[in-house]
This record gives sequence, structure tokens and C-alpha cells, in this order.
Amino acid sequence: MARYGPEHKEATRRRMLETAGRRFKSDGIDGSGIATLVADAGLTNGAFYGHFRSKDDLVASVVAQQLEDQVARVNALPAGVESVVAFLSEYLSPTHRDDSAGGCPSAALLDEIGRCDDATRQSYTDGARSMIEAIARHLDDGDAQLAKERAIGLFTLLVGSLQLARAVTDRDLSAQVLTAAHASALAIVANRTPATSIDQESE
Amino acid sequence: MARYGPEHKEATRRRMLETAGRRFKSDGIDGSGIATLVADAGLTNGAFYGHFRSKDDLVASVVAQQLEDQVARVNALPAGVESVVAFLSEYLSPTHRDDSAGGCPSAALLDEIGRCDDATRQSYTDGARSMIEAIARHLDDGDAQLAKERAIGLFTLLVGSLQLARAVTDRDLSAQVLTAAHASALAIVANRTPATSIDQESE
DNA sequence: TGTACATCAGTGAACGCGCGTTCACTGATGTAC
DNA sequence: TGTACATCAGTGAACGCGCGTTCACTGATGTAC
Repeated sequence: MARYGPEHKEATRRRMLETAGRRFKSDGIDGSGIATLVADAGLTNGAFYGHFRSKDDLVASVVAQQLEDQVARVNALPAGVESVVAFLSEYLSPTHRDDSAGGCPSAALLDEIGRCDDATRQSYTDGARSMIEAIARHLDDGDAQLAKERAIGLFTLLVGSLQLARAVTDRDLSAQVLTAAHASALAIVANRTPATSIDQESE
Repeated sequence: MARYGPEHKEATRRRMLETAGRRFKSDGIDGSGIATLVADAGLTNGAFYGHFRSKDDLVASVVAQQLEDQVARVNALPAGVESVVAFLSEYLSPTHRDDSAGGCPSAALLDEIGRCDDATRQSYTDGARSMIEAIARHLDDGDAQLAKERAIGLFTLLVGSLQLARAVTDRDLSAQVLTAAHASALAIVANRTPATSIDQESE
């Protein structure tokens, strides 16, 4: 095909990352083959290895990209607790539930990421840390440690409840999950009791 | 092989369900092939279809079995909020985090279940409903609706935080996730504010 | 009690298929002269 | 300005492999006579 300037290949790579992100989130990582992934970006299978060393390499890159995008969105929120509350409502909306491909990467892929290779889990760890810090920044009202704890609780509640709302076949139950999660999220945001000092690290 | 009484085949099926449950939870559903699953139960691949119609049929049966077992464990807890709090600590322990194969099926498989066929998602829905009811029964102090909401929030927080604690490569962060989730779980248990009446069902 | 037969849980080779990956090739462009 | 060559993103056929599934077969047992 045509020869292009140096920005062309980079653009193709970005397009691959984006379409692969959507595909992974809707069909799972194991459920998405190279041929499909590459066709989504308008290429044929051989082109893949000009951009990525392996499927694992793509997965790690996609995970990093997905979390970066999400962190950027949270960082773009106006300061203060109110914008976190607004974010909650959007996250726990039926629209988000019904849009795995365009939604939160953690809700779509977290348990699968837990089974990926070290590079992918490392990418995810970096992204998750940034995400927690971004949320904590909005919740911080003096006690940074407590804000981080609440951010973690909030984040994992959101992820778990979106997964449950998606897995369940009963639409009524699914809607109840979103509503109940919203109420619990507010309880976490309002929580002023830090974790007990019994250190779970020293198992 | 030998001919056995009518209880033998049923015992083999149960063994398959149990070993497949462990395998799915550690390697994922897509990540577990029939040959491996059947070898785990001490059989060869051809024997599989004497017990299950297809892999999908096995998956649905395993999911049902796994949730049934877990619900039974929750139902066996002594009445009252204290035993729920004890359950929390166990659920959010490093031991549970490091034992996917023997642990909570939702933490190991929830997003993958969301991509399974209807029969599996139906099995999961039935199990999740029972699970929520079982937890709510322990939290109910007069307001059944509120207890159900808190049960849902608690359950999804536990699932999400165990997934996060498992996915992350940094052991310190992983331990912090468990600790923070515990604090947030207590905030949900203590919550007395029901969800707002804005009905998320009517999207 | 001894022999012939039916049962059926489990065996293991084989099937077509899609997977991740490799590689010789194409062809539109920029560069050299 | 015109021709020959180098570049390199993308093509598409092919690879070995493990997947889910099928099926003719085995062989230890219980039953019939």
C-alpha cells in the first residue's frame, strides 16, 4: 500500500488500540481473535505484527490506554464531591450498563486481567493507582489516607455492581442493583471512619 | 470400565462439577479446555459427553453449583450482623485473595459470566438472587427493602475489591485494597439511608 | 453352579475449525542522478 | 524533467496447535437360563 509520512503508522496503531479496546470490552480478551481485531481497524491479519510484538503485547498496551483515557476523564471533572456524585450516577446508569464496548475497562475485564501476564497486570496496576488517586483527590477533605480508602471502596463498588447488573438476566433485578449501588456509594463517600489499624499485609 | 451402581455416574458428575469449578475459577472459562477439565476428574475426553450435552451445559451447571454452595455457606452463618462482619473479614483476607480456585465464583468469573449464553446467565441470576436474600436476611433490622439494598452494595463491593486485589501486581496496594474495602463494607452495613425513589428502571 | 448375553461408563483416535504467528510478496511513494 | 532504485505499511497464504465434538470400541459387571 501507499507510503505515508511518519505519523501514519502511529495513527494506525492508535486506531488498533481503540478498536481492540472496544472489542476486548464487549467480547473479552480470550474471546477476541487477531483476525477480528485487525479487521476492526480495516487491516488484514499480517499487518498486526508490524505494530505489536504479540497478542499479549497488544493486551498490555490496550489496558494501559483504556485506563489512561478513563483517568483523564475523571481528572477533567470539576473539583469537589458534587462532581464525583454526578459521575456515580452516570457510571451506574442503564446506558453505561448496556454499553460494555464503550464503557469502563475494569467493569468489562477486571477478572480476566487478573489472569493475564505480568506486563498487562503491571499496566493495569499503574492505571488503577492513578484512578484511585484521581478519585481520592475529589474526596479529600483533609485526611488524605481516609480519602484514598474511600476512593478504593467507591471504585470497587462501582466495578462490581456494573458487572452484576450486566451478568443478571432479570432487568428488574439489574435496575435494583444500579439503584442499590448508588445508595451504597453515597454511604462510602460520606464515611468518616478509617480502616482499623490491624494491618492485613502481615498475613 | 467396570459397571457400577446407579450412584456411581452421579458421583462422577459431581466430581466433574467440583473440579471444573476450581479450574474455571483459576484459569477462566475460555481458558479451560475440555481435555483438561475431564483429566482433572480422572477421566479421558470422550467421557465428557456422557455427563454434559456441551461445554456450555457444563458451564451453566458449574455456575449453579458454585453459587448454591456459597449461598449454603452464608445461610449456615449464625443470625445477626456480627456474623456478617466476621464473614467480611474472611472474604477480604489475603488467604481468599490468593485462592481463586477455592474462592468466590463471582470474584473469579463475574465479567466472563456476563458474556456467557442465556442458560448460564440465568443460572447465575438465580444464584445471585439467593445470595442477596441470604445476606439481606442477616442485615434486616426492620426495613427489608433497605436490607436488600445494603446486601447488594455489600456483595458487589466484596466482589469488585477481591478482583482488584488479585489483578494488581503491587502487594502493598493489594493489601490496601483489602483494608479499604473492609472499611467501606462497614459503612454500607451501617448505612440507614435508602436509595432515592428516582427509578432507574424507567430508562 | 456354569455359560451366554445385555448393559453402559469410560476409552482414545479422529473430525473440522479458528487460534496466534510467520513470511515472501506487493505497490505507492520519496529519493538519487 | 525522466528514469531506476530503496523504502516499508500492508497483503494474504500458510504453519502447527489446541479447541469442542463425535464415534466405534472396550471390558467389567449383572442377569437369564
